[in-house]
Amino acid sequence: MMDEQPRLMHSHGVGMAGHPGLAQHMQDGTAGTDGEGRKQDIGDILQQIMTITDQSLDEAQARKHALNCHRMKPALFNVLCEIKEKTVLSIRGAQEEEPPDPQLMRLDNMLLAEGVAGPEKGGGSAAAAAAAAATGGIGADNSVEHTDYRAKLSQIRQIYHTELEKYEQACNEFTTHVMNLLREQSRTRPISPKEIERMVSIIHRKFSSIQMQLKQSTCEAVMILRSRFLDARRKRRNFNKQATEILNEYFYSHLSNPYPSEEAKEELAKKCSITVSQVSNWFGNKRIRYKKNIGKFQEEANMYAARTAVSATSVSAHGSQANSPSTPNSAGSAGSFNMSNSGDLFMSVQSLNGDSYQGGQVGANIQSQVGASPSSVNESRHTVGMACDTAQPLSSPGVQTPGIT
DNA sequence: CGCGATGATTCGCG
DNA sequence: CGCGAATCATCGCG
Repeated sequence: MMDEQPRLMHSHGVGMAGHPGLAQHMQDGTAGTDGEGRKQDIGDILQQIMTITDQSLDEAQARKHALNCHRMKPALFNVLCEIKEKTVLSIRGAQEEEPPDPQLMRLDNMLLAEGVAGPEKGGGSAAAAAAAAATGGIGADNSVEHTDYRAKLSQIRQIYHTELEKYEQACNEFTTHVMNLLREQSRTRPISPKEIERMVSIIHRKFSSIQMQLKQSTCEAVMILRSRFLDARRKRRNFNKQATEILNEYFYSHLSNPYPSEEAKEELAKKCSITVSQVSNWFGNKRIRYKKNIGKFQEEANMYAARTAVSATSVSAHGSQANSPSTPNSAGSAGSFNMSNSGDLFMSVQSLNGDSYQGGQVGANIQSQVGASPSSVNESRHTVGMACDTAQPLSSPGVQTPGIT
């Protein structure tokens, strides 16, 4: 890339040096017409040109100026033009329009996705911190990690941007420098605008390849950060007890249809200080694990049933439902999600005696419901456990709970 | 350390 | 895209 230009110049040099004949030639060719003076003159000039790079800068500058003003300059310039015309074609041929680098695109996209590139969201980490504070102590642990992640990310981002800016600035400086150089050189050698354009693009390409290295390492840094922090999803923390209780409460009170809507998920997420997708994960895991071994969950099922029953009775202790198993949930569906009915609470309550096997179950629920006092909860739970044990053979090991898809 | 619990991820399906 | 299912990876307890 960059070496194209040196090669260009070099090839000229070689062209001249490689044809020691040129100087000789001219000397010989002009022999006899104007005498030794002129021959010597040309020889001197060529000599000066060939050795100009060996001289000190000031000296070379002076010599250059002298040459520029030399009367032979136009002639030499023409010679160079001719040479150029021949070489420039081959150079042109070698020059290709570069396609946009897919690798670079990939990196760019990733940086954009990670929020490293793209518009500065200055208040980002602050907002995250505020959010963390707003969620209260419950999610503090998680949120702290998150803000930590954000902080590191923004650090990377800052470094990335300053470096990028530096590179861009250097690139511009270098470009203008080279263009000035070329402009100046164009007085002594033919330089087409096309050529300048080419040089600029070469420079840009070079710098963009440097930028790509920057982007590459930035990506790597982000990946590492990710694996250390965000991938703490792998290095998971259990949800705190309160969150688990909220989730379980919902699950068991919607046992007949434990599929929270998007809104419900959002609300649960808010209540538990976790994300919606975590809620989804939780319900996904819960459903499958519950279904896989209902017996194992019976105890907690009835516990939550009892709990909701307690709240239900305390809230609506009005007469009507003294003995009807008002825990709609577990009673109605102890073994299976979506029974034929739509599974909303009262529906399943009504239909509870309609289907399937849980005669003992109902009794158990009634017990647990009756046993509202904390002291008796244990007992009721126990009996429930027994009941579920008897029910278990029906539904647990082989699993296929009736009515589940 | 082993083992079950549990949150997260992946894959295939409709 | 949401779900079920299988699987991974870590946690927490004895």
